[in-house]
Amino acid sequence: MPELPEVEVVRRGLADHVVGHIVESVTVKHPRSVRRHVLGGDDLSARISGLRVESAQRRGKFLWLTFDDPDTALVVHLGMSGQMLVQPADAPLEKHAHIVATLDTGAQLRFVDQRTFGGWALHPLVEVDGTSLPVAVAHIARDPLDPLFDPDAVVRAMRAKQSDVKRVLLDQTVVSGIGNIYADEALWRARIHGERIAARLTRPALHGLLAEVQAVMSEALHAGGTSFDALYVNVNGQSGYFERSLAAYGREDEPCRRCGAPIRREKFMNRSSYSCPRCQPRPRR
DNA sequence: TATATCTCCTGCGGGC
DNA sequence: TGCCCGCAGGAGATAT
Repeated sequence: MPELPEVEVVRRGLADHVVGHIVESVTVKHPRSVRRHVLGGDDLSARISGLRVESAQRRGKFLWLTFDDPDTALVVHLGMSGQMLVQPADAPLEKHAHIVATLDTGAQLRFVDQRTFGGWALHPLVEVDGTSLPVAVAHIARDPLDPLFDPDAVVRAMRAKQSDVKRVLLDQTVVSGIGNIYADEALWRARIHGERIAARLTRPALHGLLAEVQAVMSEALHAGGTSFDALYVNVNGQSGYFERSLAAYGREDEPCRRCGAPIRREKFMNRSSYSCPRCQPRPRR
């Protein structure tokens, strides 16, 4: 599932293969993939055809391309299974290729998305806190790899929340880029159970947790991201290998790498949480 | 206003 | 072999 490191790998691929080139045409094959573009696929296609891509940017799990038209940004969210592939035009079309953009090089930028949770949309850019962002991304907090990330401010925001700390980590308006996998990994590293109330954790504990978030994401980025199957790949269709380094996520009943206790899986927010019963004791409520 | 839950979607694997 | 069901989960909508 693409979280911040995976999206950053894709952004770098777009910077290498798409920035500087002109979008000659766009074909939308599945309307759900442009459902967040209220004027529809034809409008999206008409508005970016002929524009030159100037940059590939990211905040959290949101990705966007800017063009030589300063009023337009193409916002891309990969959802759970989205891929941005750069392919030769004569390569066989992927089964779930829902949007195809042809570049002036003759190559195609394809949006492939099995579960259709992701999509493309055009948005104007606005100035937020000194940074130019697409409107649809304006409410998203800075992520832990952002040079202007402010841990003190995030800890203050977390201590104002009477919610489970894992829920707060997943709240993209508090800190962005964290999904289920890296939330579990950071909590394991910090020895904190995800159901502890954020407001009741000490400032040092929360600073330590954010430091672990930054560490695990940096390591995952270095490894090219986490892949469990073919659903996450870079623009060349290659998988990352950080899955081998995971200590908690997906390791139910396997021994904790610290203490040997079997990793437990629990239901949380209609999804799975993995933790060590000994290193991360459940809070008493 | 803050917090919690539901919904969207498809492919895979397990059970029968 | 084929059918059914549960599971995976990001983010916006809806409910409490």
